[in-house]
Amino acid sequence: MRTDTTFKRAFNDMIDLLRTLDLGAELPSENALRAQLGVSRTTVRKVLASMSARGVIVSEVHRRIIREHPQQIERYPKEETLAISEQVETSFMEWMLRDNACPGTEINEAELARKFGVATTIVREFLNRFQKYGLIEKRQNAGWVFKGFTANFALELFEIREMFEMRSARLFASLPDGSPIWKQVRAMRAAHLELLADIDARFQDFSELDSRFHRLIAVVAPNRFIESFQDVIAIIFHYHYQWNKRDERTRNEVAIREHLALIDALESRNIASIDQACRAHLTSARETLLRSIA
Amino acid sequence: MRTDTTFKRAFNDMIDLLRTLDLGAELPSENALRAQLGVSRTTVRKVLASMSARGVIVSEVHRRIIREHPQQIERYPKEETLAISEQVETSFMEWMLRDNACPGTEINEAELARKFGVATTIVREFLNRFQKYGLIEKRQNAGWVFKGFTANFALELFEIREMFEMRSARLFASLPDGSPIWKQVRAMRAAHLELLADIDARFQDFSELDSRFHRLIAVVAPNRFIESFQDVIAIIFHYHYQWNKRDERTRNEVAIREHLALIDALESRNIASIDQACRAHLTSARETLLRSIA
DNA sequence: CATATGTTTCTTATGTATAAAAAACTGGGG
DNA sequence: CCCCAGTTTTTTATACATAAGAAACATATG
Repeated sequence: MRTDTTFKRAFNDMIDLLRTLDLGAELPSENALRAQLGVSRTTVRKVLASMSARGVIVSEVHRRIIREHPQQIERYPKEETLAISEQVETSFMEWMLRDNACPGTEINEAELARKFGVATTIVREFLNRFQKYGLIEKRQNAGWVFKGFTANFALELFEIREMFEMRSARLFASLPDGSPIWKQVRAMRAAHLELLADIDARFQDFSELDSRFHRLIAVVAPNRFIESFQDVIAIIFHYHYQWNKRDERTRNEVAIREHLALIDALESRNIASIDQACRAHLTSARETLLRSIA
Repeated sequence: MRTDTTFKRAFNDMIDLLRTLDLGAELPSENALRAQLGVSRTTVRKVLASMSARGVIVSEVHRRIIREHPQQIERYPKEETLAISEQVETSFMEWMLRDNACPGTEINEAELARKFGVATTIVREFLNRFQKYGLIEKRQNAGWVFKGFTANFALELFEIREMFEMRSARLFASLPDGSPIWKQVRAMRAAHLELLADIDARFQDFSELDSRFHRLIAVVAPNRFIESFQDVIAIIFHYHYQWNKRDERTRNEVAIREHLALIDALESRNIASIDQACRAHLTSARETLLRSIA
């Protein structure tokens, strides 16, 4: 019943790993591979067995030799490496954002399960987790209601975001010189400059950098509720802008410049500059989102 | 498979409802009852059938007559009116707070299901929902980790709480005179004074009043994320203080006086007073919680 | 005896089943 | 026609089943 996505992901990762080793070399122990691939030894053994069966490696007593470098072609496709619960997330977001579901739409577990081709249990579990994003609401003994990806949603989201982010950004002013965070900030600036230099080709990489940047700011004073809220922001932006490409390049370039300004402000340790740069960026991000919703 | 807790709750409610009507009177229509009891007509009919079978009411064509007032004794016990998922919440909180689970404890879905005597599905669903309270964390393809009801948890909780509550409280300063919220504030003060007058007997009623008070403050400018966070606070306080009765009476009396001070400040519309009263209460509440954790 | 592999046991992810509850449909008065 | 009660259909809450994966245990080998 359970899908073997873990195995397939590990298998793909193992292909990459084998290509870094020489032909005829001896493979690391099962335990070492387990640590490297981040799965259990059970799965490692399954991958090794599969590699043996394909003749990629030769199993001798107490060691395994690489016989040939596996072909990229043999990788399992991306979809097959995603757990059903992850696929459901995508399906749901697609339903919501692409099909432009109306505020107030009733969500029917059974119907979604049929539409997505998965068991009701999975849909139910997904909806329960998804509840925290503030877009759906449960009604006792009945289904769920989709509250809508509306301007109001964006405003409420940004109100919290501003509180959280201003709070973290301000803390940089009193962050000691010796803090290792400053190094990360410098690396972050470099990453931004790099992306900016090649913006025409790589503007789609911004989404991930954005998320990393905002998480870095929050790291000065860890708070689980703030971190959890950043998941909300990340997922909303990730999916929304994935289906909404208008002005993508410009939008991202503007955001990068705002980030750079904020980094400068952080490094200046001047509260007023930090406040100003932070608020400027958040305001601009909010307006961009609002425009794209309207 | 599904339990009939909805029916039992509706049955109990119907007993209360029947006692407000005269013997020999005609019952409202099924539809009217449905609205009053907050359940589906299907359940109403089941309750009516059950009442008929017990001879409490007589079903004639197109109407039903009350034959006798049902005895309190016939009510279903409280436990049987709680959905399994609600019972699991209690069981889990009890495990966590009463058994004093250590930070880092691994939570095993299967084991909990056995311990609580419910299906794994239910435990899993509960844990997924409970995740948002920041006390547990999921590990891929493995179980959950209990992060501990620690001082750190309390501090992070109160950091957010302070941001949210100060934000709402301040908004009262610019709330127009005509706003219906002022009436609710006055009613809230009355409720506090009433409880204070009878504090020795009713100090246990504070928990619920506390939650209502803080929700009222947030209502000035609704934000779904703030509301959701109030669920976190409510559930944590509800269960924590349910198993931790030290100084309960004093603690609650102090809080009531702080609430009253805050109400005065809100009505004064003076930002500085509001800030001060709000912060004073939150600080005191935080210290109380911290003391009870240590 | 420490580490690696082979084996067994337990847990999680996901599907299916079903009673309870909700919702939709239907025919009949007022 | 609108509301009401009877009936049928659909959905939800919960239990259970099972393959995949993790963890624990056992054995072997240097």
